[in-house]
Amino acid sequence: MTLPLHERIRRGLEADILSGALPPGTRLPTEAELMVRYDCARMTVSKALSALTAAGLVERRKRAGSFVARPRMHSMVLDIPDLAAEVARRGQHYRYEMIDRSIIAADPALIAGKGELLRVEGVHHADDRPLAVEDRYISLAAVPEIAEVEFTSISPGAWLLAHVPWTEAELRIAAVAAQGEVALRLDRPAGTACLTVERRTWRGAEGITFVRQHFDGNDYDLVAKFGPSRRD
Amino acid sequence: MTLPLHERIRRGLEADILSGALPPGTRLPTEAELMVRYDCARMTVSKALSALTAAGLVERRKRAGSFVARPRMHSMVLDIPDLAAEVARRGQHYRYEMIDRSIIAADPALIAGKGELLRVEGVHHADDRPLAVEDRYISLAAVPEIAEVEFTSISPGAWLLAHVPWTEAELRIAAVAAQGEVALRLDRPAGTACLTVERRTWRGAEGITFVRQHFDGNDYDLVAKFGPSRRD
DNA sequence: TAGTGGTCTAGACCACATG
DNA sequence: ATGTGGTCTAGACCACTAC
Repeated sequence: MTLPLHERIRRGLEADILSGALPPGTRLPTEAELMVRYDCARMTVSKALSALTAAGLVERRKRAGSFVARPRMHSMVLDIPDLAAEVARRGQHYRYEMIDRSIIAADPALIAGKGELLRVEGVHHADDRPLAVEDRYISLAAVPEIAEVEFTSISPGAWLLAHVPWTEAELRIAAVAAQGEVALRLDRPAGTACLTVERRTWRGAEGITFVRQHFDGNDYDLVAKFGPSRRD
Repeated sequence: MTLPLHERIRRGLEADILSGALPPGTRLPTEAELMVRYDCARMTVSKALSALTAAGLVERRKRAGSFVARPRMHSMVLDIPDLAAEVARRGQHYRYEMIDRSIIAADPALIAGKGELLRVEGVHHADDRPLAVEDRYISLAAVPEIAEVEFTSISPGAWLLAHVPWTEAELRIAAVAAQGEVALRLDRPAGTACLTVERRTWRGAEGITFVRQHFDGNDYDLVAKFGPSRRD
């Protein structure tokens, strides 16, 4: 259970920063001072300070010293729920219903690159109540084996997550009023406010999939968090 | 311009991973092999591999070696736009209009803790067209000096960002239909789909502010990205 | 049990910004 | 000018675990 020394140094400083004992802008002890305090080599305190710097808690300036950084609001971590897991966590029964499946010509507006696309339309249910309608496109050039998969019970998203590695993703979140088919499939009146999530996924420069999901705004929301304590 | 050696090693491996030359699961060279390849000490390659590990690109297992990690779907980075900057980026003119300002009793549903709250209602404009209506609460116990601030031109958010350090934040995103006053202030018909963003901010356990913003769903969306390349 | 990463040392030289 | 962090070395011992 004995933590590495550099980790103990890091946590000690981190605790002082998060508690407010060392407010933003405060100068931290120099590496030389920390060497004495912890009776260790300079590389060891350097490792602790580097970790705090990488975490954004500390800023280091040559000749001036190390300082407690001001938190910046520029980004937060957004948890992307796996719908099946999320529904189960609520104690509800999850079901994916496939509605249609077709193969369409390449469309750069959906997925960059050439080759035909597999289109899968479906609805995610929680306790047999529609939670989200989904319209998904998958590059058959990037994922040829998906042509053989049946999506009667498993959703295309779950299958892709388990079988296809990706390196980059982008998410767009917006609000729209449910129209026609979407409203019908969600079993809500037209005009209902919906949370729209669009996700694009790539492996390197090759587009893999594009999906657009509509959630009933009253039933669903997304949560993002930011905290210097990254531990979950 | 000559990069540190550990940084060059890191980038070299990172490039091979991101390009797909080293797919997920691939075993990387051992530290000993990298020492030979780059003709350097072990601490130097260790620093490069540690950075990749901290970034989530590499997993290291004792006795087995270092491996290319599989990207995890669980979280993405959500860029939180500063509204004024975002509007300026679009080439539009930004303006904050304060509508009302009052002091209300403590309400744990808004901000945990005791003490009165300052409530500031206002509208963010882009080219004199309403972009978002904002309803903000600020703990006077946590930020007493805000009682003296005028919000005729600067928004409470911008003032807080510049003056009050925080350590934790939480964001909730949902879709709602604009009602009554919100629709009026947005200058949109009632029932318009709106993107709702609620943000709570803390310093340690002390709540600082709670804000609820409504954006016209047609005018605004949020974007999140995940990519092993964190540099923007 | 042998090879791997994890940690740590006691030095060194350098670049840099600030006092 | 000087003290600070940035980098790097050439070792060392240890813990863990896959072989």
